Amino acid sequence: MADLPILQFEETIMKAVEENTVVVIIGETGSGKSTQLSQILHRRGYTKSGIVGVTQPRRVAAVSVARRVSQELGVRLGDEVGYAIRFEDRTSERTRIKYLTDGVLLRESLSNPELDEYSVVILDEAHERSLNTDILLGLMKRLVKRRASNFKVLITSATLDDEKVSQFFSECPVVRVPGKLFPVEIVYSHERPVSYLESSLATALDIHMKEGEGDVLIFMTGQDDIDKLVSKLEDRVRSLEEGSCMDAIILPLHGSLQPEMQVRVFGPRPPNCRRFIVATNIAETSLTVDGVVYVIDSGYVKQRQYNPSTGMYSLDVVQISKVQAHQRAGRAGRTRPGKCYRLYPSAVYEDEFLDVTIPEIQRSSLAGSVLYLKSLDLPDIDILKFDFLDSPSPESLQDALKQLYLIDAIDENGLITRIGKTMAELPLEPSLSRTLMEANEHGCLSQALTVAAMLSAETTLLPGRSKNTEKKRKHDYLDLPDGSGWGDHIQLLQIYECWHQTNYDIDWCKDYQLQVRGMKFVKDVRRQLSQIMQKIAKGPLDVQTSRRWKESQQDYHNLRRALCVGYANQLAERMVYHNGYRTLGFKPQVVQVHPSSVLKPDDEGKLPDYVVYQELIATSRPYLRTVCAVNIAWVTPILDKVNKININKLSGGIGRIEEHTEENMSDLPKTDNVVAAVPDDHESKIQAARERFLARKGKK
DNA sequence: GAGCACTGC
Repeated sequence: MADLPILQFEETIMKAVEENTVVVIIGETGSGKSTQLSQILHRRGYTKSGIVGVTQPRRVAAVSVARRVSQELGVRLGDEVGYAIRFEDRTSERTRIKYLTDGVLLRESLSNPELDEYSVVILDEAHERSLNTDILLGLMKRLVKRRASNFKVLITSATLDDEKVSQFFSECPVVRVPGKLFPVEIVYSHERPVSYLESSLATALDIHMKEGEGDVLIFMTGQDDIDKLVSKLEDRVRSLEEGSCMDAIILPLHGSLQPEMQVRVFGPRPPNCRRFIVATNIAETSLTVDGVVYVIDSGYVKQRQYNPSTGMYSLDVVQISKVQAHQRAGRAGRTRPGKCYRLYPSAVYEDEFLDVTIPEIQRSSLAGSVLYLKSLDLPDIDILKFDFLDSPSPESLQDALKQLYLIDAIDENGLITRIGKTMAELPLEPSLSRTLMEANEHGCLSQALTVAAMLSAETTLLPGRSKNTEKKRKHDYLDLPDGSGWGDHIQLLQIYECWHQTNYDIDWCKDYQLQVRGMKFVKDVRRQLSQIMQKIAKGPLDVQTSRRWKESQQDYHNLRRALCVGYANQLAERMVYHNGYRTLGFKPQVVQVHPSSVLKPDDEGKLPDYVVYQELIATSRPYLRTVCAVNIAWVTPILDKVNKININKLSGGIGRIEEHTEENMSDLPKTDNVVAAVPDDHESKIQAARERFLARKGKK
């Protein structure tokens, strides 16, 4: 601890903090910023007037850093040093240093917008630019003006991005702290690879034959490629084994792996052995593998992005940014000098890579964030003019306003309604919050709570793809409830009610190949949502889980109607002659129900005329994922409302944009309007690169 | 009849 670089900069940092309200700290990996900044401030008396809060983008980081700081200070975790993450608040009245996820701090500022109890807020890992961090950056900018006398903000960022952050906070000072990384030699390819999978394989084998001890970390874009490379490596390494003096272990590493499998990567390595870890970008930030000396960087990442004109998400393989390339290379220099093999020429890196990753706020639907900001009810806040470090496009903001209007969260003038105010209290996306409120009015809250909780964890519930699981399963999927013909939301409800009937039996989950961790998470979420609903709704509520879905032939009429009200912005109408659907409310898209849906055609071979959907996502084709049949009688009033939308009025009469031309109606994400309004060399370079990227996408 | 990168309240 004593040799952490940041401690040599204590005086510099404290001078900057004393003379300024906001300070940017640039600290590379190993500088000790996450554990030491809070302790320095503590030593210098900043915890006397309030709490020093440190935000982290991830839960595990908040917990592990808090634990280490409490050890270093020799106090019990939860006393002077504590943490707060969802479902777990380990703080007390004595807590002076508090680690928390940025999502938790946003929740706190909902009930206490001035954040009175904090004397300092440190936004750690701000360069990752998570949606929540970006919202917090905007809120902090406003807050430091109001609480200038007794409030400090520290922001940690990466080297390539610090000037912009400093400019955002009125040219606040930047303190640079060196990291403790070892030098990493960068090796570029001479030309672009024909197949980055084959290039990764060749490079990995080359390292194994020619280089000294040390593990190899290979960045791939997805599970399919990981599996392919793992099996190819196993074949090839075995045939090489006689020529090599080292054994090889090949390990996949991605988010869909059970945590127990992920842990294998972190165990002790057998002697005279080299591990190949084939990973997604989970290994970029979330997980750190010790012993890595060689990194193979394909230069690509799979990224999710949102198109506000169609309401559609897509998952695309895109080039990484320079910041990401730097981060990946850094993974090779943690324990000793390393090497990073970039499977692309240096000219490609220089000319094509964006300097920084496009922030999440420019790649997501903003309905939830806009509702959150509106609910803060700050007198001087105007959403379309909210001061973001990087503004979302006007289209994206207007899309959010339109969605919120359709579900009654804001009125026709863009002002938050009482319904909207209550919705914002719920840690759910607006569609589900609205569904809960409607369900509460119509006596089906307990069912809606279950659906909302199941959807909060849906991706981690169903079994991961694996060839061996088929045989082990005692029951077929047919034994699981099937949604009684109404669709996936109803199926999720029925599954949970079955589990409830078994008194939450873990073995039942295992028999049905439902992920135990996921189901437990659902139970936690459901409990949390019930508590919040009981607090914010007046009078007693029925939140008990029903035990008898099987005995009654119910049609879930009220629940489906509540879903229709909540998902008024995610409606689709079946085409007349086939089972394709046309989305309503957005620029119409022809889409299919995802094959994984339980919704099946009736005796006449037809799907329901109208459905609401949880997600519209383009993978190989555009699909509706997680759908529920609804009645036309519920849809008609919504369509009337859609037709009457006056976006100009919704935006408060400002930020009006010109009518769309044919050209503007393309399917490509539009993120450049705001950027174009701020002529600036750095920005225009980003925009140019983005346009190249979009042009490439357009071709395929 | 196809498949999903990663987080978080």
